[in-house]
Amino acid sequence: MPQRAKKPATAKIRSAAFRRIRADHSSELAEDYVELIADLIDEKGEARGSEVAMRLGVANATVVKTLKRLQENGLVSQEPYRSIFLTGDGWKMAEGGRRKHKIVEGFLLALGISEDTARLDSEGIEHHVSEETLRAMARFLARKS
Amino acid sequence: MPQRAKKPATAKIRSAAFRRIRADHSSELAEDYVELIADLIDEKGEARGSEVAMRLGVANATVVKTLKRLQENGLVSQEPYRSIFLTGDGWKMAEGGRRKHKIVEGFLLALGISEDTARLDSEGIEHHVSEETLRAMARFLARKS
DNA sequence: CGTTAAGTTTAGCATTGGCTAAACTTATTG
DNA sequence: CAATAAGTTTAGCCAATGCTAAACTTAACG
Repeated sequence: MPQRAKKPATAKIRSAAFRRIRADHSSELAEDYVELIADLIDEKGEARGSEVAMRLGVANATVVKTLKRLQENGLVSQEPYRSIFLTGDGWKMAEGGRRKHKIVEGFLLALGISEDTARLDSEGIEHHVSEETLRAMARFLARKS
Repeated sequence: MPQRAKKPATAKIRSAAFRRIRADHSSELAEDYVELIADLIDEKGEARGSEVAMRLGVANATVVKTLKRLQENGLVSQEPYRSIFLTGDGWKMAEGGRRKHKIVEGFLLALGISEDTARLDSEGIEHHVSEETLRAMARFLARKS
């Protein structure tokens, strides 16, 4: 059953793309969590699990479980029934997320997208832009303003 | 334990954003599959599971399992040991994906992103752009060329 | 200062999307 | 046309992410 096998040059790149996207997805949740936790700490002085749950739109129990994993990964720290803290690594990741977020959202706004949509879309897009694209967006933004 | 509760107006929008992203993720895989299957049919006359596996960078068994689900959802049809076909709905979804893909990738290129990066990033971004953003990208593209 | 309400965690389940190894079909070819 | 190679599917595993309901802590208040 010989296969004709004459896949175009793009094939390798595409499978790389899909691999990267799958990898992105696993870090995506972590980034959303730490970014949100950082925001909560800055906004209200502390981050409670239930507040995280509400803002992410998931059940409390889900947050508890995910935080456990993030704790194992050294991104957050928390004692039972207490509020959530970020580790050094956690803060670093949060900062990275905020930076990307700000650039993407600002870029969409500069493109003429409405505020609500820019907020919605940037949340999804921020995890899938490479540094190169990010730089191009920042450049565009700088030129525009 | 009274909560201070003074979440800013963005809170509701954000949780909506996260909900949408989770929803996007489940349709994302389906869209990637049907789009790829459509490409294979157009390119080589037929789509084999193993070719899909190779291009997506996953194991054969994974493709078999996912195709079973897509079949239940009425997007593809296939007999065992035979090549894969798209249903009407499958073609419709594939066309939608292609359209988004083309706009996003073209847009990134117009922004000055390198070809490889544009290909990589557009694959991830295409599932997270709203119609509004897509239209803005198309407009930008039209103006540029 | 003990009840009780509010908030948090545990337990247990489901689904999705991956994997490898083994079994099975199909196609080629000697 | 039988043996074997190539391709496909099954079986069974794992981790991540979600849920609800029940158990448990903590804090407020009478």
